[in-house]
Amino acid sequence: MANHVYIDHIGEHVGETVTIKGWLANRRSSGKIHFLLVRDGTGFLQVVMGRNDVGDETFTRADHLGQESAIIVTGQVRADQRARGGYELVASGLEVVAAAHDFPITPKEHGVDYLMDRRHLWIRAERQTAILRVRHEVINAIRDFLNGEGFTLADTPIFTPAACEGTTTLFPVQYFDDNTAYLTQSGQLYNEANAMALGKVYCFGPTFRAEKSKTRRHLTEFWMVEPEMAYADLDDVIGLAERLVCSVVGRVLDRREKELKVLERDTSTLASVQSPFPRLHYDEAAKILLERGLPFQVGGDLGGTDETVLSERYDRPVCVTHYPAAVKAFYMKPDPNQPDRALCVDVLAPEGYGEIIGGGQRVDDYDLLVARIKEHGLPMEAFEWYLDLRRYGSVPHGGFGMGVERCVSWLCGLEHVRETIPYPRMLYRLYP
RNA sequence: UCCUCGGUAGCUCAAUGGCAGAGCAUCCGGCUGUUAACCGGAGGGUUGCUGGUUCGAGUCCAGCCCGAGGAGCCA
Repeated sequence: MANHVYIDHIGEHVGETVTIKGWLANRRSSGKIHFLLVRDGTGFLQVVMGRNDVGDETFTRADHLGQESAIIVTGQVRADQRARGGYELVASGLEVVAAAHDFPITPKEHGVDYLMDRRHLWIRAERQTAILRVRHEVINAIRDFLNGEGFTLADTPIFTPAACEGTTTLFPVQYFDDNTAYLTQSGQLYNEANAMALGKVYCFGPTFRAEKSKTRRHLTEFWMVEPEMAYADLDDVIGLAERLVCSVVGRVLDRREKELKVLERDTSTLASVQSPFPRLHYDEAAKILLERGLPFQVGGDLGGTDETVLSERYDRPVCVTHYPAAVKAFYMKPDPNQPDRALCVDVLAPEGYGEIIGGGQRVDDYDLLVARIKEHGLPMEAFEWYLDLRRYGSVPHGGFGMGVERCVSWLCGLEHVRETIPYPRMLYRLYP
């Protein structure tokens, strides 16, 4: 067998006889010549098979191959403008590893429900593999950026003993005989403890929300990276968020041009994502929304439409700060100059994608934190360990959480976050 | 949980209350440069479920099931 090569490196082997190991994505024929579109996980390649070149037996076998049959093809690599990608393989041999018949996802159109029921097969599609590669790049870019800034990965537990923040609905799970654990909604509280140990830390893992949200921005299981810094204020947090977003966008533009092209993403809007991001005080945001005639309640949180309207005003992400403390989590530090406001920031992605980051500075005063826990009606005993962080060397600190799927959805220009993760978990979807 | 829309062949969709249709997929045949190839032929149906109105229901009515979009909630 000739040298096995992957399709993404096929251009380095022009003139050589090589072997491609993959699956049949599509097949066309004109009687004495077959065009087999083969994919191998790294790309798609057109294989040209002439009856006279391979003989009747091989040619006839290729004639009846179904979509997604596993095949190993040997042939000579040739540059040819008529082939997509610019290269094709002139077949001299074909081995059928496993024939497939009636693959359910044809090159024609399908509905979302149909595709989602077959998600394990749908991810073979060129568009889906492009999205998943962008996701991979985003995750690596995040890790590389934070590691490069001196952050230490310190993961937080997924089983948690009680409602962390008291604001969201949690998934309960049986924990041995008589205990109930809850799937984490945020590593936030543990992250603060880790920051007091390691200075600059992050956790990066799955997060679970049991809200019955039914929109294009929500999953019940999603991935979130949460950096947290000791000795940091709101400006430090915003600066970190800006650098992180710019780094991730730049990295994807640099290394995933091919995938973005498959997705027909207009990259000019991504190229303008540069520091600094515009900053918008909550009061200014409220003024803009009211001037637009939106039914916005001053003092309340921003709704999906509000976020869209605000983010569409800029060519880069916008940082909205100083939300009313009442709509934010209990651990958000109040602004000393405006105590009813929180030292917090939400970063809204442009083009209507909305919130991708939420964070801020944390309450570092023991008495205030105790008061906040009481105000929110949270059980004090569950937070004793958290209060220890204010008893023993409390310092100003802060951080944020960034949703991976929302980032990927924005970078890929998708309509819905459900395509940004291999197996999305949603209100009405737990299979496959 | 609420609002809106949808469910007809394997898929995507048509069908004034009056014979159940097309394209693709599948199978058979044709074609040596196709790009979601094309051309000819064949097979393929409990119209989501239950009940009702009607001479007659895919179509109208009621309830239910499933899904999508949005709202709320949230990241």
